[in-house]
Amino acid sequence: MLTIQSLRDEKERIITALQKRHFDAREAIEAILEWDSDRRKTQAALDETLAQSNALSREIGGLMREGKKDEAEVIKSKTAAFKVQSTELKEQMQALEDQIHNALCHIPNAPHGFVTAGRNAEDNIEIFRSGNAATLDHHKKPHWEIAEECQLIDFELGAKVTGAGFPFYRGKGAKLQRGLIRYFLERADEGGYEEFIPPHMINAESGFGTGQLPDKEGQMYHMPEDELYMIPTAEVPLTNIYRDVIVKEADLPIKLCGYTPCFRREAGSYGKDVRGLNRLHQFDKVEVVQLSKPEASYDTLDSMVDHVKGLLEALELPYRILRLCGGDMGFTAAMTYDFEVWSAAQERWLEVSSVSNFETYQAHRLKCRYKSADGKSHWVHTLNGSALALPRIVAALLENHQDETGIQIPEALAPYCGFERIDYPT
RNA sequence: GGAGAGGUGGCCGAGUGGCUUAAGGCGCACGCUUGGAAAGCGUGUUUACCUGAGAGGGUAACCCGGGUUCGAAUCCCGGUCUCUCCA
Repeated sequence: MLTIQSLRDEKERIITALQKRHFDAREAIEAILEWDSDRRKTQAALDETLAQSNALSREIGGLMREGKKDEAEVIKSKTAAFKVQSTELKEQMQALEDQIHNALCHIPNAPHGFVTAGRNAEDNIEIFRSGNAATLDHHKKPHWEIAEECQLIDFELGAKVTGAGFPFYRGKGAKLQRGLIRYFLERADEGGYEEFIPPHMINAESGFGTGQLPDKEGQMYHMPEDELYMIPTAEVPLTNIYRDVIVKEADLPIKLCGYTPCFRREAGSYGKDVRGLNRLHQFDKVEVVQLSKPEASYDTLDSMVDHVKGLLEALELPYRILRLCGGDMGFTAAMTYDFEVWSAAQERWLEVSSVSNFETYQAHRLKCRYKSADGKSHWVHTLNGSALALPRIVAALLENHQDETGIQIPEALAPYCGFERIDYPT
């Protein structure tokens, strides 16, 4: 979330930036600043009351030690008024702090200066398109047909055992899945990202830290018995490693990666877009996360974009990169690049990666700082990106690399799968 | 699931309800000492907020949350985590 300090210092800039999201923050921010000024006055009064009350207590302590019980009793009688006063002030403080905190939680991150003011996905800016345009003539099977014919993925079996959106992968389909995960992890390893296998469930504190709670509560599977949530992305456990941590400046940038299944309720998604692998409740993803110094974080973002680019190049998939407009960006991001692969059979773009810089927005919620040489602490910048999300990559591989007799696995990937082709049944 | 023990600063570790934000040690930083190093000596070494031009001053925090008390690291209740034993 945004800090009070930043609202005090650059109120107008933040209001203007938030307008790119079509989020009118003026009223909320002015209210917050008002409450904050009350809060400071209240704290000054409270501190003063407690100081006086502490002084009396010390005096009583001294008298008791000297055995002057009667004098102590006299002073004791004076403390009651301070106690009443401090209790009241504490309640006021708490109320103001809660009010401020709640209001701050509902203000999204201020977009970076380069982000444009569009309203939705149509206003995103294409900043790159790969050269390898896919051409498919009469062999144009969508991936769900291929997956069924070749017995790679069984959607119906998943629907029986669990529900729609929880497919089984089998045979070469499962091996392709495993190969991709390993391939992505090896590339991340080469890129200097330390691999983690994190828990697949998280507590509410972690959900708050990365910004899934309270705003996107409905998107996560929740187990109220244990107050745990299924992770919607490895971003949550990986980034929360650094919750309540002060890192050493020399340790930055910190680079983490991890493969996890991701669980999303996808409430309200129906129809054509959810066919096959296009939208699932459980899917696999390799995620990369970085903690960076503020001055370096946009270079870091570029390097993460390059990393994802390298993966898509190696998989020989036609893709484009979009810089999201204000209206299409996630709540917590300051800048986001989406990667989309072209599905020749479906004739549409499929989002396979989202790479974002959150600047200090998550760091504030996480309380993650670093200490510089002069001993001062500063908020880190957090970033993350999918590298990559599997289902749509699988869809694009099956659809774009199909020919008369089957699917050709890209050269870079084949060693990880253990086969070079998936042949159609004869 | 049951029984017990425990959670104190970067780390180890002491702590009798008041003189304890916290002894002592280690580590770290700076200085002195030295030809140089080690040892030794000295000084410093948490975080957040409020206040102040600054020096500084104030408040809070000893796993978390409540409570008792003029006053809680210390006493009481609840939670949580770790360890040991049992199932």
